[in-house]
Amino acid sequence: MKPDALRGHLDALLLATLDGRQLHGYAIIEALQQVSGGALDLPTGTVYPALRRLERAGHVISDWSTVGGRKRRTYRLTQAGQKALHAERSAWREFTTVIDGVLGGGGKWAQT
Amino acid sequence: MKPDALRGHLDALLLATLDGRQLHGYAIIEALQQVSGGALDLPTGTVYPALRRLERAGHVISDWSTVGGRKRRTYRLTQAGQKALHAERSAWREFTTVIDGVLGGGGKWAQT
DNA sequence: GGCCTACATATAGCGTCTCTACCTATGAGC
DNA sequence: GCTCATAGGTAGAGACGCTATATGTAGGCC
Repeated sequence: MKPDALRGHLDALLLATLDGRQLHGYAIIEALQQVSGGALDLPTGTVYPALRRLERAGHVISDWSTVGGRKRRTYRLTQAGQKALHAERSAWREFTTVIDGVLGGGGKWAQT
Repeated sequence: MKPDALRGHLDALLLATLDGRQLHGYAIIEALQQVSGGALDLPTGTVYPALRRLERAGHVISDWSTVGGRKRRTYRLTQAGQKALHAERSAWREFTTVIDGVLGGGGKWAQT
């Protein structure tokens, strides 16, 4: 899959992954790999900056915790993040509807 | 709709719009507005460079024609463009499948 | 003990792509 | 003649994800 295709949809993926649970960055990457069957293999250099962006935007908050002597920054959604996720889902549905309409069923254009 | 969301899918839209017919740039914009019900309103500064990119890539070719004294550069798909369109459609299907899987049915994660 | 790998977070620089904002040119209508 | 709609085009900017790299700990292996 083209990496660029994610552009503009990464936030939605991260928010959705954090929906109803809290994870640290590394775990988010693994979770996305799982649910996508390996199709999504986001590099850390993509995820960590994105999470900080989301935190700056107030969509997630993070807590430091030490597990097994290893520091982890655990993220979870805020109220605003929940709303944002909702909005992202709507936007995604609208987006796919529009693009599907253009790409069509592989059909030519009915010159109505 | 967020404009950036198109990123990486613009080529697919343009190729699909040219599938089975030839249009000039301005007409492509209008065609996309029509099929999307107004949701897609691409600025010329987006479309013209994209078409040139597609032409450089060999996916479309253009002919100058003069209609009513006005010059028009009419684009149409090449064989490679047809193949590219096919590939774009497949990529789109795969892409939506993956993202849909992550965004889920609005469902929480089954803590299995 | 020393070394390497896996885990975990983070930053810098790069390249690409779309958008905004402009510019040019013609024909038609006023 | 002037303005508007049509039509094509370019320049510059900004955003964003990727690649590459750096840091530090825990645990296994030799």
